[in-house]
Amino acid sequence: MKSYTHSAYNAPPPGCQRHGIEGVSMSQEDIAGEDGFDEEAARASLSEQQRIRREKLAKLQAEGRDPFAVVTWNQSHHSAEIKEKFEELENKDVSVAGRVMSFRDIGKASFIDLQDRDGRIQVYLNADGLGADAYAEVKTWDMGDIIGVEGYVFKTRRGEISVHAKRMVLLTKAIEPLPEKFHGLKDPEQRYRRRYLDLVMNPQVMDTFKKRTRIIRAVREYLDEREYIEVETPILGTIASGAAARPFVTKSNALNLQLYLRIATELYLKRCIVGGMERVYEMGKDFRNEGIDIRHNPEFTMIELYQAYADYNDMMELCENICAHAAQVATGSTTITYQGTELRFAPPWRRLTMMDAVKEYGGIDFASVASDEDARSLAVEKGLADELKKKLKDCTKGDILNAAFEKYAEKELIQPTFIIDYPADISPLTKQKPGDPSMTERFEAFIYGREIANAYSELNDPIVQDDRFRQQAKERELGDDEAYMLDEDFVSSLEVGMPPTGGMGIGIDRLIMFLTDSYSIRDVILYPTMKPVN
RNA sequence: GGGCCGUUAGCUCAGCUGGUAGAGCAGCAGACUCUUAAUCUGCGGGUCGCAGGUUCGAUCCCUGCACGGCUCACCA
Repeated sequence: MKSYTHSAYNAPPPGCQRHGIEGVSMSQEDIAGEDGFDEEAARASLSEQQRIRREKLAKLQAEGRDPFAVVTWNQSHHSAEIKEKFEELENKDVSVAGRVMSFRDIGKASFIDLQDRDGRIQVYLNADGLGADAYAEVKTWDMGDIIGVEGYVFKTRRGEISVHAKRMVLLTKAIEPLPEKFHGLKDPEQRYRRRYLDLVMNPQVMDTFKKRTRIIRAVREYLDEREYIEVETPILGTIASGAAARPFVTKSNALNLQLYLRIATELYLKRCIVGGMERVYEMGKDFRNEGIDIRHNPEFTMIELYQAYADYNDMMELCENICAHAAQVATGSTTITYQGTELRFAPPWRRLTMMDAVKEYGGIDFASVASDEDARSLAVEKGLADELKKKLKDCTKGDILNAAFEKYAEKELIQPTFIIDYPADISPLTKQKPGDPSMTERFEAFIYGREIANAYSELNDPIVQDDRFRQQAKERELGDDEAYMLDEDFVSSLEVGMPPTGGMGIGIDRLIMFLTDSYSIRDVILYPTMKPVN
């Protein structure tokens, strides 16, 4: 036998040699040295509790009762259902399964808290119900083990709905002890790295991820009912465009080609509109090679949708309706509480222009700023220079308006609010406003000071689009490595003709954060990006 | 990337001007046939994140590193 661990998992029949070459004898040392395993060392590295559980398992296996050999269990009911339908089920037999979360021995009777998908159900067991041998056997099981229980439903003297066990089967042995039953698993690092333990120990976490699924389904249903077609577009491509962000770089061996992970789905979805799909959406992961914090994970879920013959006003309506619908589905109300603040999702949301927002929250009236020159003087006067991504001399009025918005207004937008009419300089894929080519038909939705959606009347003039891309190329040269990459094929598609179109992106993780009252984006992503331990 | 903080038993956490560690839960042994953070008695369990340094002596002081949390910058 090779190692303690292996022997405990899978004891070979006596006399069966699993390793070593026929006719060649190998000493224990050779075998241990060969693959770096040493039985004594392996045993010594285990905690007392790990060792005891492995020994219990080995004993079962030696007796031919390997719990890992069990294949199925008929689960007639879940915990929540038994509690909900108690009147109907009282004294009826049920069959449940789940993880042992708590053991309470009271002399010759015991209580087990069994946890399944929906919660916990108490199991009452004694020698009268199970037989003396079986009862003694169950007492050797451990917290964390997964078991099946058959018995009848009853209510204890204290009023706890329980299953009175007639038959119990060990379905899976946990050879690792669970975290502490009352405090649970608290260490954030362990919670994210070992999410399975987080899910087992913290019911709130299970609830959040169930809600996540419901929210995503609600958004899809909302769009499917309105005849949107759901599509899938490439994640790998030679151009990462459609947003201002730094991409992840990877490489195709077959093509001997540098590829990027997508940062947005925009340009492919608009090609679908060119192709005549009329209403299209994609919900999926985008990847942005940027900072990681409480609101940003390098891979995150975004929905982008495009609707032909519509504009950004239609997108505003759609945005508030989708969010309100999702809130209703997730929480039962369109008014939610996020980190102690009441947020009202019911439409209509407040709408104000970026310029009005800067006037209201920053006291600066950009309507009276005539030129880029004047704007730059204003930026110096108001100390906005630090907010700018480029050197001041390269900044336009639009850049400075946006900087002022981000500095003064953004954090004030607590209730859901649409900020409309963005500067053309920072919106290269957006149609200009009729009568004011410096501004575009674009909005961003803000909730709790955070951007949650971004939408426009899509630019469909191929010649203007080409110019805008070339302007972005210049921005790149000026040091903005987040400027949009030129996608010539996309421009070609516009030459074929894209109908007037409204488009929108909604940050799904952020929406879910609000609707589950989660402080960090890592609390709504099952496996957030983490550095490896070593 | 910068700043601040953290890393001690399986888990949650204490640990005093530096003298190689404690509690609760969990585990083991025992008592108890309606408990539910059950209770009661007893007993085990530690590479104090890693590597150096100072010191007679380091969980504690210093330096470096790793991982994490918060925060600022960037971003959605």
